[in-house]
Amino acid sequence: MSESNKPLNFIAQIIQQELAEGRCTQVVTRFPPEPNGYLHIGHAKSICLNFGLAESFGGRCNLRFDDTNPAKEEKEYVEAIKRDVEWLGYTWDQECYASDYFQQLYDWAVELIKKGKAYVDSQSSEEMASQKGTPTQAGTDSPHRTRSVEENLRLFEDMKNGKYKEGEHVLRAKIDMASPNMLMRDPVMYRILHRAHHRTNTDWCIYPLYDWTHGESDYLEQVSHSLCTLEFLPHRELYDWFLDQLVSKDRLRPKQREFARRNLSHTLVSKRKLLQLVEQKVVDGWDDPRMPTISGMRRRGYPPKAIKNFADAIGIAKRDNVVDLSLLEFHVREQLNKTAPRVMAVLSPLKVVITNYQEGKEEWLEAENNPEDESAGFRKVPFSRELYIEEDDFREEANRKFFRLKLGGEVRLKNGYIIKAESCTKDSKGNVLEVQCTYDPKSKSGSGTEESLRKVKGTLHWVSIPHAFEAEVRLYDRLFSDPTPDAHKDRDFMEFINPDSLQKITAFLEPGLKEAKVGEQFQFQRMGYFNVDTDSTPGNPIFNRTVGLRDTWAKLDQKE
RNA sequence: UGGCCUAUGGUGUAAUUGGCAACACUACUGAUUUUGGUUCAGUCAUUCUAGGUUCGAGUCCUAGUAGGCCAACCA
Repeated sequence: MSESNKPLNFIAQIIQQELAEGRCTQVVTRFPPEPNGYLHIGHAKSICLNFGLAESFGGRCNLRFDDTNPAKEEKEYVEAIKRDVEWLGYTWDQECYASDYFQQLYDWAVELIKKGKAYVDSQSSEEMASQKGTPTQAGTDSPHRTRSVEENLRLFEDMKNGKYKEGEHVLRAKIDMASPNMLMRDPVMYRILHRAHHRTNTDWCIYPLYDWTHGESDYLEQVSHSLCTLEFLPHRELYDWFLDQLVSKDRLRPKQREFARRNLSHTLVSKRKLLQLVEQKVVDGWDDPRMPTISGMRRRGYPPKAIKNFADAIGIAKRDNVVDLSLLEFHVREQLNKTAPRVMAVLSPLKVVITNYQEGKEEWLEAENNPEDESAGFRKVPFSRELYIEEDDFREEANRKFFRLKLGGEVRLKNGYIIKAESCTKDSKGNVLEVQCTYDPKSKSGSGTEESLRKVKGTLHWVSIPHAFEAEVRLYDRLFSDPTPDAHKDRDFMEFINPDSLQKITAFLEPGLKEAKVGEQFQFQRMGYFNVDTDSTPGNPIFNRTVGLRDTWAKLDQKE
């Protein structure tokens, strides 16, 4: 691969070293989502990391659903997650479910009880919390901590057999109520939950908790490197303690490694807050193109390769970070620039009449589909006496920096002729309604004449009015105006919602676009990249702005 | 206040493990351009602070400072 000489991130370095030292012979990773919601850009990073690492070391990566909480999980999410991972272009080795290990986990728990390493506690969660102590103060032992093995076994079995109500008992690991690590103060391993599970239905009424599931699942799947975000770092001690109780020396012992979660500017990723946006109809649903969900980015038109390259570019480390959205947008443009056919679309029309162009005449001009890709070929676009150009592309008068059309000035119509603005008509408020131009018949693009080779500073896109095709275009912008909308202590993230994050307009497009199919992507020249939204119907495409083009003029203009 | 983690341009990561601080994005110049796009060339750093070790420190030592994480029968 061309990336072989790229410096390794710290996790890849660890893997390389452990491979060399023989701790493991093959790299096995896993992507372990809980099926309780939709995947977002943060998950995408984790997917790229886990699958990417396995790929580059010739190993494999499992997709594992961490489904130990039936109160929150649904099959619908399992399907959505699989769709998103596939869309990113990854193929998992095994499709696993923590729920497949419930029996094994139960058996191991019984063993722990027999070894005196776990006990049934019968206090309320409030009582247990009050005994937990604080980070600076040791906890106190539960009165049930000294129950006999026999009593614990009987109670645990009765828990499993549904003899108790929720909250009556829990199974706890017997570790150390004075540990400086709060997680080691006799953590709960099982709770009673009389709930149907999306896969095991009512087979179980006790469910294992995260800590008593994750490492064990890793062990059962013989995962060599269990990667997670930094907030799980304190869990590592417990992860190892549980494994200590059950690993056999001849099998691979998984290791947990932590990396810092990536924060993307101008967005947030908290499930609760995203849900709020959906419920309060700030957005159109979980796959709204403004959402940071994978399904939202897909609908927005972000290519999977762009997301992968982005994930790769931001790297991996252990410090707090906020990655600028513009880096993601750069990778989106980088992909689309190579692949998206160029077309002409006028988003905000201004009528131009070419007074010396014969009335009723039409010409079909040759237009290049993609200057970045010769194999993309050419197409024909209709030209006539009456055209639309972009409102912003005309000013009655302007300084030298304005390369576009102004009275007495010349400009080239892309793929067409050089025109000169002679006059304009305005309404009573002074708004320009129409621009009258003359054209140079000899300046036709590609004709090879001296006039056609003449340089004019500006080139405008345009659409022939009689041929134009009207379509709905949705102009999306960032959802939040603040780089870190949910990092303000005294201000709610809802205050930072960008009121202009969506603008629906009717645009005028070259006629060929009428046949555009859902998912197809285009560059509207000088405007941005657009894709056909899933709301479209045949013959009535709706276009989403995926991302604008870099616009140095907009910046220049703003400074004035 | 206990334990743990972290600190390198505006942003995100590198630095052959003690040897000229590099890459990408952003921003700004300029060139090219029938997209103010693309492409090309260039500009932007007292490596958190203060001491110390060393011929030599982003890297090692000491003391600070700042930020983050940890007390769910969530994951």
